[in-house]
Amino acid sequence: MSTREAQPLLSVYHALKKCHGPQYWWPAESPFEVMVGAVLTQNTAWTNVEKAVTNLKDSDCLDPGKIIALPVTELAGLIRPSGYFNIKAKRLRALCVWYIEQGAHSQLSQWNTTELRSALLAVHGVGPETADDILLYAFHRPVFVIDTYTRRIFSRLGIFRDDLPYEDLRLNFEQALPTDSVLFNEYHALLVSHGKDICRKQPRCNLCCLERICINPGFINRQSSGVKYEDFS
DNA sequence: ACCCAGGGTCATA
DNA sequence: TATGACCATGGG
Repeated sequence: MSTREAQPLLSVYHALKKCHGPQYWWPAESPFEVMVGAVLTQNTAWTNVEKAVTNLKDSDCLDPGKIIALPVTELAGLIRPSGYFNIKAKRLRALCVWYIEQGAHSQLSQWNTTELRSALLAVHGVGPETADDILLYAFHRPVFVIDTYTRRIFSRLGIFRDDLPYEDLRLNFEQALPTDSVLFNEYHALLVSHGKDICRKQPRCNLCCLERICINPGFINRQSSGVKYEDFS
């Protein structure tokens, strides 16, 4: 197996890149649109998010001040296609209130990554993945985003159990890879792109371009606790 | 008529 | 701290 390299995570990255090509992420026209998309895409297909974002644009409301000025029920109406619209309307509002209070992008971009991350996590409706989406794609900070595709792909590869805590997984990636926001950007985008292709039900079908890289199939099923890739490299 | 998607919060034990 | 219920539309 060509794949017991010193850096399995880089091998996976290169295989994905060769297979899927450059991704040009995040699909948005501004940092603020990234933030909106990050909330709207929570447990939701991106195609639905696009409709909601289009509604916001068409009504000239893709702006933090204008979103706050909207009654929550009206905001919910605009983002209806993205699902969970009542909840997401509140979350979007909370994020916009915070964003404006902190002086928007120009002020926030002066914060260091650690304090920006904990401030985001303190906003109602912003959890670890949403915060990291925003940090990476709106503020270009070297933070590795963990989502369901990341868990699914790496557990099938036998590299990480999919039930590792978010933070454990994130730190594993960040410590194993060079600290490079451009790399993290492309890597996560590739994981999503690949994740959309692979079959959910059958554990190892359609690993596609990653087939060669499968480190140790079945390994993770024998473990009761977290595994770092160094444990079997 | 299912199944599920680029999560997060809140209530229980 | 660890599960489970809940949120809801649109595409396969």
